[in-house]
Amino acid sequence: MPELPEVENYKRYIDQTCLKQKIIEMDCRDDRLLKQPKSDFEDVLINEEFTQTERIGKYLFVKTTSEKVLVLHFGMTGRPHYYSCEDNRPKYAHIQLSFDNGYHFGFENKRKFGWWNLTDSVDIFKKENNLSDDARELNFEDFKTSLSSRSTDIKKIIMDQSVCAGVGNWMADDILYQARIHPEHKVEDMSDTELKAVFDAMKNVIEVAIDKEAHYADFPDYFLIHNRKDGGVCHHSGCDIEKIKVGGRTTYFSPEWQKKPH
DNA sequence: CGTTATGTTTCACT
DNA sequence: CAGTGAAACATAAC
Repeated sequence: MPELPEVENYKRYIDQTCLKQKIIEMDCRDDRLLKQPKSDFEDVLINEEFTQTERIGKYLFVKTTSEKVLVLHFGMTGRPHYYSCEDNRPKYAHIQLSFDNGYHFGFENKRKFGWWNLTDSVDIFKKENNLSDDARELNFEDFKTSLSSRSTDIKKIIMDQSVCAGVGNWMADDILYQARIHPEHKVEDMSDTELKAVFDAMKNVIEVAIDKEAHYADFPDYFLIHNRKDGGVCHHSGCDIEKIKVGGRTTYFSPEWQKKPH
């Protein structure tokens, strides 16, 4: 599930449940989810506390009372869960921290594309991993700068985490639908007006989705997400929504509403 | 059985 | 070195 709005939800959930409690145990059922040896995590987590969180795109940084920052990525099928006893541990909570109040923090990850890492600081991690500013904070000038010298489909570009941190597959489709831009439009062929339309649509998708707590059913009717499926119909033109592959990812768009560039 | 899934990383090639 | 595209990764659900 997690793109920017979902991870923002997770951040708020963790802020409300997991801060300022002593961590007494860490359990991991599959070390492939850990980008450092398990003992490194234990060294900086056991007997320490979460103090605050910070989100950039789909990456969630958890600051602690130790000198290290925990980095969480949820992959395609991740979510956090906070529960009171071991019996309530979700089936796919492959990693679990236990607090001294008897509660647990479970990192659910059905498909195991998510992971944990450690870093010295958010800024260092951001630079080392070539992450852009969070898409919610990004300004239009920086957006345009990172597009210059790029030459591929606009959809691939806005899903590039070094361009717009936080945009994923469903958001990219909705952004381009709302901006009325064909997903295969090449960035180098796009005018400033078109780029601004994409940028503005991105901001709108983010703010609405966060406001609705990423609950798709509550999104306005003009969001593609309601018709982002086989058999879907364009809210504006009434035509059938088409499904294609762009950059290897399934892409839904309206051939009438998002005209192909000539 | 084959296909698909809301993501990132790696690698070969330009 | 920088940018691109395709493949790889692991697993469940339809």
